Amino acid sequence: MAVNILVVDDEQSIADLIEVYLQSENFNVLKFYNGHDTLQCLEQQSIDLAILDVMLPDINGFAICQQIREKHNFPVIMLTAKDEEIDKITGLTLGADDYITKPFRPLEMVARVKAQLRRFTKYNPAEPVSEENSIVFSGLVLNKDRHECILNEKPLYLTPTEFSILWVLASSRGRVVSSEELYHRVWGDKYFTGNNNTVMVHIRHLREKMQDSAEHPKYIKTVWGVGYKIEG
Amino acid sequence: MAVNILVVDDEQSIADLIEVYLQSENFNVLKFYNGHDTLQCLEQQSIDLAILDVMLPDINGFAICQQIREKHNFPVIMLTAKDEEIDKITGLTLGADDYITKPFRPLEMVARVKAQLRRFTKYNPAEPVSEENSIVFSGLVLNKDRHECILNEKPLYLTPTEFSILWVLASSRGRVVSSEELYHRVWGDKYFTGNNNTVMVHIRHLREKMQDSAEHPKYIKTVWGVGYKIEG
DNA sequence: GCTAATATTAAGATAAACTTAAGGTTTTGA
DNA sequence: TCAAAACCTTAAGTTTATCTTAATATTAGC
Repeated sequence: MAVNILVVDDEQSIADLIEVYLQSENFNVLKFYNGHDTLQCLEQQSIDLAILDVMLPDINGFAICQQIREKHNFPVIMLTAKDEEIDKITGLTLGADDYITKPFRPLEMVARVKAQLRRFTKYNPAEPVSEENSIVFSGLVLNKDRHECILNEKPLYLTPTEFSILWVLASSRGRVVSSEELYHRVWGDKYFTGNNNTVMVHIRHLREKMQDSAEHPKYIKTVWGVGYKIEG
Repeated sequence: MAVNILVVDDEQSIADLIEVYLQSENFNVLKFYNGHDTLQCLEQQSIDLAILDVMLPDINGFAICQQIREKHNFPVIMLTAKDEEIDKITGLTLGADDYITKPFRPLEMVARVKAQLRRFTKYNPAEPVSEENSIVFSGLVLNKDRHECILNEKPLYLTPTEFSILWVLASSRGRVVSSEELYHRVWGDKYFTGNNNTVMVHIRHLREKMQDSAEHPKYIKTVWGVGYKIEG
């Protein structure tokens, strides 16, 4: 079953970013950079969910949202810059089902999209523990939907960021993942400043919770000068 | 699938160097020495990634980067001299996806290029162990993604520089590689001072880890007056 | 045996990674 | 709505791994 998601943002790079993340979850993405084209698309295409930026060059995102509400029946998620606090409330009262502030995090964004789709029942909420959403190997069980991590039968209570990092490492296991790549894939943010050891601190916390030492790690190995990896 | 990479640097020798490394990975390189020609090319060619030097004779690299951001959608990597620290931040906020400081190391440069391409095409870069990324022959297994070296079933823990040297030797096996060439290809630095036995010291360490003596080497052979080689 | 090229070794310099703690932000729950 | 808790980020100091240099030893070829 193809799920069509409408993505509208005048910042092309952001629209592209969203597209990449959604496509990786096998969603079908329809991408537009202005209000006019979006409205035209709405006439022709069958849409399952829309992600709308509030600030568009021609038509306000709220206006599009209202038009969707009048003629269609699918969830709408509004995108707003972090400090457009007022828009949050306005957007929600005007009928948006959820809002996401920029910059957003890939996993969170995808999770919210899925949550909305589930709410509208087009997307089967009783998702089986499928290959896609979980990683199982050598004592480690990760489930993306449940945000759950089990290590050797024991549950680990990971924070969202920790979970994301472990997920990326585990899904790329066998390969070395650099700090930069980890940062990109977890934070979804292309502005990596470099003098930032945030990733490192989270790795430290992960190792602590996994009872993994930095010296002789069983799970997260440091590859000097390159990055971190989990053996395949 | 042909991947077109735009390389812009007014120092022709550096542009050439980058070209060589990228071509060896089967990328298609479009090379320019000034901003004007670059912009012209952008109109006509379909580009997958750009590497831009910040300092160009006519147009600033950032300006080109911004133009790319406006009209196109592909990753941009900025090249900066080591001490242009400010430019790092400026460049990134102006929309570059990554930056590389000169002098750079070939393997690292290529790895970053690939990382960006991955980010822009497929979200999950769990690249299979492909021919390109690994060398396998007579007991020796090298894998670039995993940064892994296995010799007769046993893993060797090589430092980044050691790995690079072994990779260059192994990928040119059967041929003698001079110290100078090794230095160029590993450090990417065209200024080889000569009174520098760094390569030699690393070779020594490699031999130690490989349990290879200098007198009767099984792997890294010394060709007197010429360089080193690994038998084909 | 002499010379030049290569090897070895060890120490100093550099760079990367680790740890800790403090401060800031967000989330949670009464 | 507010305070507490949880979480995230930053920064500074520490440790460790790696790289380079330099001094000395060895080897190959003449």
